[in-house]
Amino acid sequence: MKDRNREWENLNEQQKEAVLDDSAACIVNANVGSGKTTVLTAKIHYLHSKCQVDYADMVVLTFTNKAANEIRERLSVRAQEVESRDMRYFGTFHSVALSLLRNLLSVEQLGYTEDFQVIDPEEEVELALQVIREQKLNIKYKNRLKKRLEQEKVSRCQDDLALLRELLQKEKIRQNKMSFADLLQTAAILLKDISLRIKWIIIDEAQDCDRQQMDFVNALKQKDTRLFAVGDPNQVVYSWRSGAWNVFYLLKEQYQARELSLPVNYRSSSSILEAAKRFLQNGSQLTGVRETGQKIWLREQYDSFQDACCLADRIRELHENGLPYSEMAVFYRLQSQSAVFEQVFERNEIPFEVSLKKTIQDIPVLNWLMKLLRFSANHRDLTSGQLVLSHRNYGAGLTENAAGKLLREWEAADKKLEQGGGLAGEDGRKARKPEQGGGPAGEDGRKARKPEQGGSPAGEDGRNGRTQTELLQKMWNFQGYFAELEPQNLKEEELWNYFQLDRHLHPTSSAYPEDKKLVMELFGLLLEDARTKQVPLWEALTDFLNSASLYGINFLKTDSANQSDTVKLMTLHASKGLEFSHVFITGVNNGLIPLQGKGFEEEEEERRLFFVGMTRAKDELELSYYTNPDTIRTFPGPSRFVRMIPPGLLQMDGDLPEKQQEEVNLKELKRLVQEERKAAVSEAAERERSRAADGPEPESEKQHLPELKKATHPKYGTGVILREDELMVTVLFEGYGEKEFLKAFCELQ
DNA sequence: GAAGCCCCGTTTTTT
DNA sequence: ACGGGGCTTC
Repeated sequence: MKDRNREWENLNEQQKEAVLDDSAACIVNANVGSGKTTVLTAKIHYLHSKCQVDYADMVVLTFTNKAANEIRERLSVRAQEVESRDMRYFGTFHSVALSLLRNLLSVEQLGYTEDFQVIDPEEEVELALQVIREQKLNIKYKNRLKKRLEQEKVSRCQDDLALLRELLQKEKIRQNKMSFADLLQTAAILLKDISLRIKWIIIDEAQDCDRQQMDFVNALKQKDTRLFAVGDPNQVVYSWRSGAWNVFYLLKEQYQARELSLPVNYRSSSSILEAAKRFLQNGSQLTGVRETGQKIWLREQYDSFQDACCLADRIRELHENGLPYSEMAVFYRLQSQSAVFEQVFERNEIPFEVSLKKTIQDIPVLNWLMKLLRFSANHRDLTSGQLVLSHRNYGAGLTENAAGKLLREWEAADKKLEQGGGLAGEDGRKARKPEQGGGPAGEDGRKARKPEQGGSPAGEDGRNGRTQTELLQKMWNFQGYFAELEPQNLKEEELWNYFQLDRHLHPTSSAYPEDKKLVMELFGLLLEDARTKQVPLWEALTDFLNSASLYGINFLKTDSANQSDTVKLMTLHASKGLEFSHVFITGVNNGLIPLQGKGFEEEEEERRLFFVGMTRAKDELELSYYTNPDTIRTFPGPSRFVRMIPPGLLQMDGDLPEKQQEEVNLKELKRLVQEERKAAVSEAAERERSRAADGPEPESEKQHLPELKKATHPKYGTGVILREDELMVTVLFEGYGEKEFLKAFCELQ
């Protein structure tokens, strides 16, 4: 047992130092592939088994659920005695905040009740739009409302944005809802009042922390709490989400943190690592331990279609040589670039998986259904209720205003009823419980009441009137109806029938079979959730809705489950944190990689992004660029990033897909060379003229022009030097065009 | 209300 | 480079 618990002794020196570090605050600069998660889990394990720190006295914060799960899993493997309830404060910033708010903090102080709902950003925008409509606020640029609300600074533009912020905050409290930001903020506020005896705070991917997250950490931290953060400033690729700021610097300043680093990369071959190093920012120390490996393949392609065809062949070839599909990945800059690869791979029968953020919100029927459930779970959630009733496909044919009015009437009637005591519950048809439910039927007046229908003006709407109020009534009575039902006896069909979904999902429409399937699947997940947790459906629903916001719902599970050995297609951003034996980065053209940007800072982020992409590769990396790009704002030819890679590390004489293609390219190359020559001649003439006019020209230009220096390259033959500085030489070769060389690397004469 | 001008976003995405 | 939206001007 003891021996198994001393695993940290197998780490390298720097890793060990980080694990054993006992400073009040420590920040570890963990380079790419240097065993960041290993150190993190080893540290947690060390603290527990060697320093007798309970897991419950540690807060371990990650950005994604995936990362949190990985840490938890690795710990369970290391130490069998760990139970998940010990790790109650292991999770994303938001999930830890949520569990604190649910279990320890008194949210009542801020006007919430303890069963508050978590809403995702889209729902928050919907809520904001509703407030704007109802309060008749003057808000400009509604299409960018989300971004405008996020921004902390006061807008220059003259509208009611500040007022909206205020009213939105009040409305969220009224409806008992917290946005993601509210989770962190309210937790930070309420933490000030209590004394949580947290001994260690451990942060993963600290470079991605934003203001709110740092405030939350600050609120968690007490005088004797130790802070251990791990991150890599060279992997900042999401700075556009928060204001770009240096967390490392901030942590050092604020807590006088000790700074350590993990410089050894265990992942990539040294060719790949050497090339990637050119994209490091501040001369970070990064060393490899692996063999040289293959050179980086650089391929010229006519366009993305040619590229996809070529990759399909290449992937098949690699697979035939024994490399599993799952060890290969194709990266691109934009989501829209995936389409060509999907089509071509499909046709070539190459199994693949595209990583895309498909959520239930993208499926209209489920989006509607979730709102229906939200309102059923929380009658104060007028926004959801309104959208359910006024939905143009599945709704009850009400306008937004009419729905809002109706809901407010029900709410008012409800309040009256609450004061006057329950006189409802006797309406068997609408609020009865199923036979096998057993419990004392319908008498839970407080929950299953029904306001009197007579006074409702919406009822005048004849034919639709009944449907409207029936759907509303179903949502309203849901809690009472299902309150004490054990989920074991429940079937998806009962939920379907309860809400009379046949009526709302239009059995005659072509989408109906698919819609019904999806709805049943979602009900299935909800019931399964309730069954595993062994709680009544009612209780399970609130949890289910919150975790749907915070963790998403795995709907595409079935798609990926039937094939596990697949090539992964994803954006460079999505590749962060992953590794593959063989990586293809496509569309390495100016305008795409780096993406057409404005400022210098944005280009630095693009450089880090490319760095992240390259360093995903363990053994082989292949880059491709287009001569006739089909993406907008993309320039033909290799990206300037390609030129930052030492030519000695590149394998360029790629096999062009077809001979014909080769001829086209040669022709084009010749034309380009000729044009360049013409331009050079006319430029020379221009300078000659201006020199004659302005007198003697500066020294540098004089050297440059009269006679072009020549250079000889073992492969390209003899050419003329066009440009030269202390680092690079640009030479024009007959038949090859312009080539740039790093002086230190090339064998030029 | 049409015409012209200015500003901004366009891309990446987790919770 | 282009389009949407807001604002000013006539």
